[in-house]
Amino acid sequence: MTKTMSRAGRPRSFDQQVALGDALDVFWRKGYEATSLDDLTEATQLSRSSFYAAFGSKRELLLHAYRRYADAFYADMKTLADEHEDAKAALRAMIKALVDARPDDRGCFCVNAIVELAPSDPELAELGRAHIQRMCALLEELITQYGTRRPLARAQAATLMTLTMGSAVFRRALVAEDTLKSVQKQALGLLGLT
Amino acid sequence: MTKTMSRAGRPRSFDQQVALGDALDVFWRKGYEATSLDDLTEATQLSRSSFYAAFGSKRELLLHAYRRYADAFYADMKTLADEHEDAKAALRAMIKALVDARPDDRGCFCVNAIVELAPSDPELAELGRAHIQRMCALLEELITQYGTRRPLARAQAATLMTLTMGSAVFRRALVAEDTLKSVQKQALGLLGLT
DNA sequence: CACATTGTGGACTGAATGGTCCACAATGCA
DNA sequence: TGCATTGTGGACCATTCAGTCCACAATGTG
Repeated sequence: MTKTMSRAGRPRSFDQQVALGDALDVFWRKGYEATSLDDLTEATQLSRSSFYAAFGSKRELLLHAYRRYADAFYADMKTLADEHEDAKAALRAMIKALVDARPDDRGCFCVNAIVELAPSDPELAELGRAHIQRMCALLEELITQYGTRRPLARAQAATLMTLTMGSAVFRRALVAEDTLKSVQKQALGLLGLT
Repeated sequence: MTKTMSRAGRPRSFDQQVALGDALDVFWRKGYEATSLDDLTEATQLSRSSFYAAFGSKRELLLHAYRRYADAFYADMKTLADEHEDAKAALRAMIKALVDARPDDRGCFCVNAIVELAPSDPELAELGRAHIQRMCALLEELITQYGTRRPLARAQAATLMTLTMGSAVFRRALVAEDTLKSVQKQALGLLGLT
């Protein structure tokens, strides 16, 4: 159909992945609605035309950003799981990573996006559920690896995920860091990891 | 300073509390930024002038709504606590109420507001922390009433609160209801309430 | 060098935003 | 009844919004 020969044209003056990262950062801090196109073009250093050529629209960009964040998050956890031989050690490391995080008010990008947009954007809601489910599955698998039976492991994984998202809300409100630490300890106790 | 005599004037044609409730409902469903003044005047049936006379501004209205919701929430939990002689029974009822809720995508108004606005509105963030703290204190007190020692009770209360807020995120994304049920069971187990 | 092709700056647009203002309505009191 | 006072409808305002458009820039190819 399309001509395949003779492509040329002016080269891009920016790295799309870098720009996506910059945009993600703005959405993460300010939320979707509160982020204006001027915010985005300033953060990415793109002109409006380049911006729309690269990302289509504000909403599409958010979906790109969501996928990018969620995939990176999952990949990090999977790496953490693979690095440890012992499933218990892996879970300890993951709980530490999940609940620790940076003590700023950014929280978790997924949580922020879901809370702000899920009811009005079914596509994003679906991405959210998919991410939650795959995280739960990863946790569940790990938990079974040291003898916990399937239905209990599933419940524990869901609980761990719930704690993670709740902690993200706590962090968004800058609740005292000690509180998060004690929740973390309780999470370890719940799984029988002393 | 001000004249105290002779007040009269046209009477209000609406109930401020009802209007506040209607506005709260819109904020709850759509979030703050996505709610326009037209949305609010339509939901409350107020003209713009009455709206501003009654509530000052969109942001002030949100703060009113937040206080109203948080106070009602706390009052409900306290009632639930007082109704039961047995602290364990009270906690069981509270966990049921906290995690059950309606199976729609509204989530928890406090969680929604904190996640969307806390970083950009320190006053609301403070309201959020205060609400969390008083809820935790209530839970902690109940937990100590059947013999759990103070530092542990505090950690358990914080964990319960974290689970509650995480569940609200789950609900916002319409995660399967069974998942919430199993999290609820885990919460009971955590407190040793079989 | 000429041309096709792709990228870019920034002016521009119509719609929607939160908020103001004022003429008029409805009350109590003298 | 007339006046002071408070409430209300809705026109109006400046600003900001997401998105479009086009003249021009920068490349590869012939």
